[in-house]
Amino acid sequence: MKITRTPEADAMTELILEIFHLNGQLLLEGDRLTEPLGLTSARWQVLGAVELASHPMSVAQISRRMGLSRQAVQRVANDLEGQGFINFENNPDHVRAKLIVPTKKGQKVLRKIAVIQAKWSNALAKGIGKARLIDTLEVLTEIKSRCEIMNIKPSKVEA
Amino acid sequence: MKITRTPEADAMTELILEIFHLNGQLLLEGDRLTEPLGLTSARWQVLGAVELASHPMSVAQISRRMGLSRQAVQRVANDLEGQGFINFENNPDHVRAKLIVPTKKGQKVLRKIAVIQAKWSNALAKGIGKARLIDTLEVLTEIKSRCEIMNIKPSKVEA
DNA sequence: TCCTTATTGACAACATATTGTCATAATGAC
DNA sequence: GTCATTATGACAATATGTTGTCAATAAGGA
Repeated sequence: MKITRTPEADAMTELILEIFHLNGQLLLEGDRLTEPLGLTSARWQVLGAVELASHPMSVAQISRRMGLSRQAVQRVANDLEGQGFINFENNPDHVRAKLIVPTKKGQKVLRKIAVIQAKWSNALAKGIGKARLIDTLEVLTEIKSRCEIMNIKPSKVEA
Repeated sequence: MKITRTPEADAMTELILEIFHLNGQLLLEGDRLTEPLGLTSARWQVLGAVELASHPMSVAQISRRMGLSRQAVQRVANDLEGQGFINFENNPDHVRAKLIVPTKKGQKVLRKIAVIQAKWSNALAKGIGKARLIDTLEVLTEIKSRCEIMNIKPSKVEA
């Protein structure tokens, strides 16, 4: 059976390979920027998600927001607690699901990393054009959304 | 020290988080598509890189083309050999750097996956517009290129 | 209320990727 | 040709992520 890709699908395929490359480069950049502060890309992302939340959230809540598995975030969060960047505080609404709260140390490192990230992203984005970046974001969001729809398991659909 | 992000940098930051999300979704899709054939996203990518090359290449060559570490590709290639999808053949130009060659089994699975990927990418890309996909690719390539420049270690520069 | 189901964190197994070290092979400067 | 440097694969340690299982907790419906 001969199946040919549309010109769009050819472009999509190239784009996907580029996303894999860029993902790797961005993780390297994240490691490079946060290494002096004792963080890594993964830990920074979790700590940042904690910071962005308007109220303290549990591991499971953070994982859903980040699009990672619950266990991946759990392990990183445990690491962050071990490093003294966050505490698990009792949740009045749930005995098991403790709430993640940054420590003083965690807040301090977040302020430092905010400065570093601002300088870095200013330099990285300079001259590309806000409109082009937003267009790009929209295309990627559309692709992600289509993937999510395709990936829904039948069991989930019935449920 | 107060540092503010430009509007462009805000858009860039959003875009980066979306790239992380999408990368995860695409890996899930790759696993889903290749699972019936005994492959995974990582193994598919390496096997596909082998296929795309105009002549047999070594692990180190594949790794540079893919933008992954040499050792990551080495381990996956060893897995592929263990599964009988590739063979390491003697390289007349280099004793240690064996050349990766797909087996009959590997070629067969590559033909099957090509059909699956074509259908999948046709559906995924439909209606987005080739021009938009190409624009998106260009932006991501520009960002990757800037990351690579920023990430070059001084030792590498001097060398 | 009671019972079924879903959520949550702990634990474990595994896949994927980086980094570092080592010994050997290839390359290049002189 | 010699010798320092680079490239390569093997091996190991570690970081990051998924999946599966389990027990305890929460939530919701009959």
